Amino acid sequence: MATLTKTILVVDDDADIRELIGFNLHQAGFNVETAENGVRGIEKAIKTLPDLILLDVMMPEMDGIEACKKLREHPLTKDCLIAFLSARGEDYSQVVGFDSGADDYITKPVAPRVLIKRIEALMRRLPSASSKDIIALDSLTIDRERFLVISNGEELSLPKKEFELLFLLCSSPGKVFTRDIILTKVWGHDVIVGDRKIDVHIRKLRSKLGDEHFTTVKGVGYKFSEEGNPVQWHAPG
Amino acid sequence: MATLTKTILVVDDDADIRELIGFNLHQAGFNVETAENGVRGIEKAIKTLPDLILLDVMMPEMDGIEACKKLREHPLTKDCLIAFLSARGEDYSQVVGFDSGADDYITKPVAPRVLIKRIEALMRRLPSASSKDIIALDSLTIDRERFLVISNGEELSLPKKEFELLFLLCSSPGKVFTRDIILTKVWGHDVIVGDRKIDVHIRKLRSKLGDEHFTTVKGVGYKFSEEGNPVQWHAPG
DNA sequence: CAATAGGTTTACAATCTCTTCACATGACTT
DNA sequence: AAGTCATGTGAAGAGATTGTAAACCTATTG
Repeated sequence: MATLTKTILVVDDDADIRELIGFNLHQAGFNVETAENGVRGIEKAIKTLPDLILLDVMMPEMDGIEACKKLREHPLTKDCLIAFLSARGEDYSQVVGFDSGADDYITKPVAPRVLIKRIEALMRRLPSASSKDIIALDSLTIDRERFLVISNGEELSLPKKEFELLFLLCSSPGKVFTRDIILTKVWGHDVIVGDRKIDVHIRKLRSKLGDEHFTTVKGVGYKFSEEGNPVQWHAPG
Repeated sequence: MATLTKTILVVDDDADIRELIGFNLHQAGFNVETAENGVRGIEKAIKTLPDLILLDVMMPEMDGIEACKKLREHPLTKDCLIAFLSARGEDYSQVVGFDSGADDYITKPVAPRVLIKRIEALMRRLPSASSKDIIALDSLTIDRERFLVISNGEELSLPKKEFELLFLLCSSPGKVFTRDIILTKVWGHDVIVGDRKIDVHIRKLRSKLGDEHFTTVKGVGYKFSEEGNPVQWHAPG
């Protein structure tokens, strides 16, 4: 696989459904996040920036339709794939669902393999990656499209794992990524083996890009840091 | 610039359904073409290049699944949106449908406004196409209409696959194309066989056009690079 | 139907990448 | 101060990917 493992956020108030769907998606090779209502779903979506959000329509607190609208308004989630997954198959509900900006409306019950196929079909049309393709920081630029890192005005091409690790860390400069997160994002969720490989790759990045950028947080993980760099997000015009 | 009116091709052996759906699509502002079986559908698709093809699954002559596969193989229609519209809602049929390369599978009966909403949702993700027929780069020019490549002022005619591969890579110089993407774009979406054929074709291109243009990104894919092609990027702010 | 070009597969070598291991280091605990 | 834990570090071995040439199909053409 060429890219980071895709993440799907399942938002449903029924814990059994979350678990069932989550299990099937996990089996199919996706990272899975869950949330039990619309409010939590939005929070988690902004935090984890999933590639796809599966939304139940009827939920307490904030229903799926409302959540979908909010997600479409937020700069970080407005381009994310969203699919409703609902027991209500009535026409009205579907129309409202699509009007709120969804990409698909799947009626329960749905066979797991059908669900997977629908999801794959959705992803197939996804332009490239859901996340940004170019990360521009003060000290370096990462161009995922070209698989190039520009450091000190110099082009640098890194091996795949190193590149993806760097890309992950730099996707949120300053944020600490735990070893677990790093493993699931860069290596996939089914890695059984030890996590010392992370250290080794960090070491290579350090030697290539400068020791000072990579901060170790003992017992937790690593983060990418720039000198005077308060993280700020620009809402694209 | 005003967007062009989208064209939808409805392929169904039942004249009543063609008319019913056609009417509704027309009301919704689409151009509508129709065909009464898979063979005619393909012919018409190649001729009219619709934005979306609605395929009935069960048809005489050639069923929808078969037609879908053929459409995905043909260079002119392989990127077109395809949705099945079928009375059969069984899981198996859906799985097969998506496997044949469809983007959606809609079960009849479906309320017209729901159909429209689904179609709009599909179109929303349609990449703003406009693939040019002629690519002019510093080092070479590619003319798709004539299947000609001009390199160093010299006309060169390449075999089909080599040409398609070159055309793909040059459609975004510098961008890395993964093996998966290359396979689906050049060979069709569900190629089961090995991907070593890509290497072989790259090799031929290299020997004909110069090794330096084709960069290997191990574990990912290939990209076309020009020497006088400085990476440019804008610092934010 | 044979000749030919195009396309695919195979096999092996060369190379690059990834992982693991052993040991060193430094911090923190007892 | 000794012990434990997590990480740093260098190197070696395992693993995967690609380059390359040649054999092998397949379709087209005359």
